[in-house]
Amino acid sequence: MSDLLERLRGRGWRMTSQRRVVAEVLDGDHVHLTADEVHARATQRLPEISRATVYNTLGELVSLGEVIEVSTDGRAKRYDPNAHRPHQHLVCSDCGTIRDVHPTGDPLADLPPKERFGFAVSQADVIYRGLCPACA
Amino acid sequence: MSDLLERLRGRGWRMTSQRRVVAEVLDGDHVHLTADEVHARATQRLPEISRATVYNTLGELVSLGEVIEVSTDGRAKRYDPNAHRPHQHLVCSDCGTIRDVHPTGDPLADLPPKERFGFAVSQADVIYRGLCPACA
DNA sequence: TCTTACGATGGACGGAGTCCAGGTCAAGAA
DNA sequence: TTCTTGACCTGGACTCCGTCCATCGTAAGA
Repeated sequence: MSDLLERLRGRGWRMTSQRRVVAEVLDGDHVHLTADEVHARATQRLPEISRATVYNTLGELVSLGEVIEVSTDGRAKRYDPNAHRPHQHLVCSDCGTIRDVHPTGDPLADLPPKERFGFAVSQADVIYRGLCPACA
Repeated sequence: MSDLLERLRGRGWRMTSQRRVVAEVLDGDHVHLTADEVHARATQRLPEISRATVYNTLGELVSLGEVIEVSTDGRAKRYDPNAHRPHQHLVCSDCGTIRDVHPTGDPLADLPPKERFGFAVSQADVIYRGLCPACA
């Protein structure tokens, strides 16, 4: 994730302590935090950071393609920094735990032309659901 | 959908005009209404019906397996009465239009055991995204 | 027809996210 | 180094979606 800061600087991002802290909080594998969780962790490093700034920064990271937005339930969106390796998500129906998973094949290939209704289909988001070992 | 009312009566549902109207509004193919849209249409037939009743009824239909809840964006959930034929969803990235689609093969089969992390995986929800003909 | 428990009502409430006016500061210029 | 300026941050108000609750109404069995 350290190269993320470099990439952002290269894209003309003004580097502020707030943005740095948000980027740092999102570092790691199998990270799927809500905006409020990001805000809580960011607050530990930078007590004055505001909720609005966290939302703005997450939104910018998403539109730059550096972070993926995931909605697994109808509740808060989650932010996944693992944007550069294509993957899908496996969610526990009970506790909500999320894992990144890598299905075989291309999910897009399973949608035949006659099922595309003239859409220019460009993406397939898959959510696998089931009970995790701890909840089973 | 007329047999839906029979099935519900068979399950001990008390048949009220409100429940009947909600079930009727949800009749048809490619129906993916939000709760507020259901409420708006129900209100045309039964002006006094309350928002809470619509939410309650939709929730009951979902837990009875008669209706599927779909969240395609982070916004309002949508309710899909086509619960008895397995299908996935195709969503326009621009205008949000939704179509039911039927991919070939079983999406669950694409997740190898080593990618299941011990979960008892029971379901795969796929959302295909792209531009619809009108938006392209 | 009577009874009663299940269902409906609507208003208050809570979580998630957006918006905005005003204050602050990163980074290039001198 | 200091200055300048426009991009950025802040906090609070606001909207949207959904839930909760006390009270009232009514479907359906006796």
